[in-house]
Amino acid sequence: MTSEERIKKQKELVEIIGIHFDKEGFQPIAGRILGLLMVMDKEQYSFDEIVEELQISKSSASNALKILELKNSIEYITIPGDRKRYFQLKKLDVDQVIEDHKKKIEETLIFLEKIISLKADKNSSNSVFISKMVHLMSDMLIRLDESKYHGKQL
Amino acid sequence: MTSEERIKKQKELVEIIGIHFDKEGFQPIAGRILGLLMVMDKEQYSFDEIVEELQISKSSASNALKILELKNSIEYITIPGDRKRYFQLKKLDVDQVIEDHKKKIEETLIFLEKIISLKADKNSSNSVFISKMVHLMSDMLIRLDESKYHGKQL
DNA sequence: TTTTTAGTTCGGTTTTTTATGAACTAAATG
DNA sequence: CATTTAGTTCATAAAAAACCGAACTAAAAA
Repeated sequence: MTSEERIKKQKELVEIIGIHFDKEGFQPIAGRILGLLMVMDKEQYSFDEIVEELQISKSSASNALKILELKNSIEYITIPGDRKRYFQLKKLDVDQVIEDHKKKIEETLIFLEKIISLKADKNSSNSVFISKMVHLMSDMLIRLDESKYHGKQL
Repeated sequence: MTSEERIKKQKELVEIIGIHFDKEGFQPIAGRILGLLMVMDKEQYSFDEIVEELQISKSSASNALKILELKNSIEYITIPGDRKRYFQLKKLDVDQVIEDHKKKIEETLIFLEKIISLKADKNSSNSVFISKMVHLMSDMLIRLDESKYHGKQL
């Protein structure tokens, strides 16, 4: 595959990933910026490069970058003697990713347990089902800790 | 806690859960219907009861119910000699829930691997990071199978 | 001090989503 | 066959989200 072919395919993938993150609740432009920073070989993009590459307005870029920083997905570096900020994918460590995932599960567990606590009949069909889900999710939390430990061994 | 107190707290929880599913990408009314079917002691609601309970239009109910069925979150039963449909929470089995979760992870893995395959430098900072994520997610897939097996033992 | 650079903020427009009521349908009932 | 019931569909109103350009700001450069 030639370099141009690869770049063409990468740019197509940026769009696909944009749509993916769009479905995950990111706004379209934020999704495409994230796609850009994940896919392309270039790893740092200045504000203007992003604006240029994705053909978006400066205000849209400014907003989307703010959101992505807030969501802990990107960060920027600066270079001495250069006023620009260079944005890059934030490389979270595996532990952090696992902890974030655990947190989400824990939040869901809290309201599932709240539902059960308010049930008149703890043996009703729904109660039993929700209890099963609580067990499953608790089990997943334990296994996530194992993944964390496992990761350290590598 | 008296019965009325519980019902009051349950109705509050329906709203909270509605907001939760809203954030998960469900439309507001669909989230509240799902909350209703999860939280209340009553386990089957007719179309009109849902309309009445949540104070929504019939068309909104019709649409949201269609979406929830499509997402495999609810189902309905019928009673001989009664034309109405009674909607209830769909009680998926644990295996199914795990499989669904695995499928999502697998979809993400596919595009992460696609990103790596298109990288000019497999040792670049982003390549290494994305590879780490691929490993983590693959590890999670294995552990999800363990959860499945574990669930059977109970 | 003036100008340039690197963005940010604001106001408004476009687009999308959500929700509604009214008209409609298909099956069951009388 | 006429009516009622249990919803569905459609056109549209209302609200929210996304996006843009123009004006603005703060820091650096000239």
